[in-house]
Amino acid sequence: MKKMVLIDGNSLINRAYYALPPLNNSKGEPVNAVYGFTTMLIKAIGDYKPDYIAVAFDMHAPTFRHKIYSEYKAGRKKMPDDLAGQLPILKEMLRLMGICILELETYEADDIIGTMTRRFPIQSIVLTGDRDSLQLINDNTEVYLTKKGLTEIQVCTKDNIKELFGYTAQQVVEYKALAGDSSDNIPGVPGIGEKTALDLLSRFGNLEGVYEHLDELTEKLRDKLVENKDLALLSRQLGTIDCNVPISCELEQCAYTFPFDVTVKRFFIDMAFRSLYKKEELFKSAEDAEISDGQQSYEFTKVELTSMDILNAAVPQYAKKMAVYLGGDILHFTFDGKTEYVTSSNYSLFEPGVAAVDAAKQLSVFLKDEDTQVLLYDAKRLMHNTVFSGIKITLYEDVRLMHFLCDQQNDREELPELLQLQSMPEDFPACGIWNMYSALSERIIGENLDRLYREVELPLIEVLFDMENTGVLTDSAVIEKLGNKFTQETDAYMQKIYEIAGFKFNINSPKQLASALFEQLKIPYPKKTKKYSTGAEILESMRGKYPIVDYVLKYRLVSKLLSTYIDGLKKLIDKNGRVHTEYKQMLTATGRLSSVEPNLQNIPVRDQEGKELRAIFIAGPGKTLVSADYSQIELRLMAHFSGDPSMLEIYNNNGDIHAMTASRIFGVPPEEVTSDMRRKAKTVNFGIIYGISDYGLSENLHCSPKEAKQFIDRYFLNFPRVKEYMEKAVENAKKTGEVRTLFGRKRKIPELFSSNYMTRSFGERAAINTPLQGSAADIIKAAMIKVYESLKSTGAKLILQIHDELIVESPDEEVENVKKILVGCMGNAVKLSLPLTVDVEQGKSWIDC
DNA sequence: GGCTTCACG
DNA sequence: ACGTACGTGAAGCCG
Repeated sequence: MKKMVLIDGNSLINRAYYALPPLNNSKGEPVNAVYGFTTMLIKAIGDYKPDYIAVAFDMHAPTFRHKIYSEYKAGRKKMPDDLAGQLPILKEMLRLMGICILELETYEADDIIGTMTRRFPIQSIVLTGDRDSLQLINDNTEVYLTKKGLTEIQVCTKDNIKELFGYTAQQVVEYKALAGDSSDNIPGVPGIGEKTALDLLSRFGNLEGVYEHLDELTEKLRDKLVENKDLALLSRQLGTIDCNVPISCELEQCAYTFPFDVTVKRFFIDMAFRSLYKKEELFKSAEDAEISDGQQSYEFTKVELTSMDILNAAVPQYAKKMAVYLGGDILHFTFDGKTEYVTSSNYSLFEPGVAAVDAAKQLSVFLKDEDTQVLLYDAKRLMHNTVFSGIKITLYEDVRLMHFLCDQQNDREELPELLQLQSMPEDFPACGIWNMYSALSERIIGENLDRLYREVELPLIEVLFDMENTGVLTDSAVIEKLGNKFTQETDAYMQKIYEIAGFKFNINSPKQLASALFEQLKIPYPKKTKKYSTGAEILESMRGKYPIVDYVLKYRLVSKLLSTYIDGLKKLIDKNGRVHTEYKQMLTATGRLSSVEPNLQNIPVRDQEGKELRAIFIAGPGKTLVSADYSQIELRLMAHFSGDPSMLEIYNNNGDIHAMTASRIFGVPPEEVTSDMRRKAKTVNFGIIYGISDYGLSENLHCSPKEAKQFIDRYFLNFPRVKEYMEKAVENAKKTGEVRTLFGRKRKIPELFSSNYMTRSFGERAAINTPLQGSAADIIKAAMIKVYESLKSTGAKLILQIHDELIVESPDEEVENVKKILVGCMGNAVKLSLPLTVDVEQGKSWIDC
């Protein structure tokens, strides 16, 4: 039998809207709901392979049923603006997909859907989030309700509806007559809820049945029913879907084409639906597309070079500007943005040999020419890939970096995808860079990002390249020793756990662990009704009461150290015993760096056992590690930005900020501050940086939100300018939709405009935190550039950056000099209204620092 | 690939 | 009534 999927457009787009965080298309318009709807639609097409699809939308206006209806519905929540704006976008997409849109003035989507299910002798699947539609279920009609997530579906048929909800399809309206439906503003009979309604229906079948047997009911219930009979009848009428609306639609109008046309792909690209436009199987193949498309004439030309001499000949004598792009192992050049020269793959730069070295030499001629402006896309990557050849890239622009500074969100793409997004041909990457450049330079200047780009981010590339290239020396004996120790300990703890439990299971599986602890071993779960979690927070609270929990915690700790920091690290050590992390410069929302493969920014330090791992990282022979870190840089920035006199005074007198904060919020003289008071004050100070909330603070302090709120109130009473600053920061962010750091780095925060409280609050905290975290990142980056320059004469090398800390590998005899350089460069990186304190340490290994 | 857990600043 | 502190990365499980 043929199948038709009928979709309640309003209901589904609503679900999608609330299920997803804000997402914007390339123009910055919100499209999260359209995206969610589309994933559901594509899943439905894939799962049910329907012959027909129609999407129905509400069109309100007062008529009979709806006149009454709208009076009740008037009280319903209005659609948020950022959702309403997505409806036309959704409809445009459906038109491109050739999917039938059904709308009829004065009718709601479910009336149209009801009518369609009764009109054709085929199987209908109603896809909606609205339980109202359950009344449509019959032999030919099933209702698929969206559940929690986006793709989870509850299939409701005439065989299982009673089991699932306690009433039959016919009884849906009877149920509503009695119990009402708050989400639809259907009143029902006051005082009758789910339980009573289901009970009455199971005994008497429907409303008429109930009223015929009033004598069998308790007096109270009978009174309610008698008194509100009109309301019950009205409610039933309100809840009844009209299956006979005058919609003109024949079956064949609901046919659609799948795979989709290329125009749909283009639409997905415009909408930045990355995961969708990458799925080739969703679209007609290229040949089919070409036929329907026709217009395929680029104004670009490609010239393949079989020898570098030809390139030499082809280059204009006075090239002012060139763009270079490395794609795979092929180099692309352009000198005019229209003609692109490519090295052939057998002339690759990366097969060490005569041809490669030759090519590299030729290339370096252009790159060294100081009058030529060289546009690159990800310069650091190119530097790594050509390092063997001795090419020095000294004069360049990094278009990828420019793009990141203008627009963080979009930059996770590789260049070809990015070109697609900008409707440029993806197979002309060097021409793409060329053409992106002019717009980006204007934006960099127009958006006041020029100094950040020229003076910080661009020079930082070489610093990071050098750090990555140098790497960090590791001590294989220490790795071996710790590896053995941790292996032994994990085994021992594992045995112990199995012994106590009396059975084996996978301790690494949170699911199996929860089931073992809370079900099989019947350890009471210490939290109210939330689903089982086996996180350290929970287990820690049970420590000491159940021996097995202690062992699980120990096992977790040690197995983490083993798998992540020993086994994980081993794989990445080079033949000289060094590890070369990669610093991602274009990733974080705040401007921090991120370290990968291996991540050297999260090597343990907080507890003793993990800390030992730092003995792995050592200085070479005749060398010493010197580390320097900023003291509470983010909190100092808060003092600077807010100008709070109390906070500035503490720092200008070189005071212990946490103790002084404690003194103020607990109202005791500084000398009477206990260590516990100081600890609490420290937590409050962290909270300030994070954009404090009473709930968040209470979780961290293990106290009630009420108590936490008192701490916050006391804090703000003592540091009123901090409070003012936080409020201003959020207020300004809401005006512009973005926040800025000390050096002008910007972050867009669309979450500020969400109608969802949680999402919006997140945006507000981010608006407070980003200028602090981001300015700290700006400052240490500026310091790194100075340090890098100053170290050149010393033979010492910068090797690590851990957000507020720099580590240098220095010749023994240069240690004191290096310390001075670090303290000087870091301390004077910027001028603030308070000093930036830098602490230095030295040692043969990281643990000694 | 998403989720959980846990390591860091 | 809701359920969070900000910013990251890696490993392991599971569908």
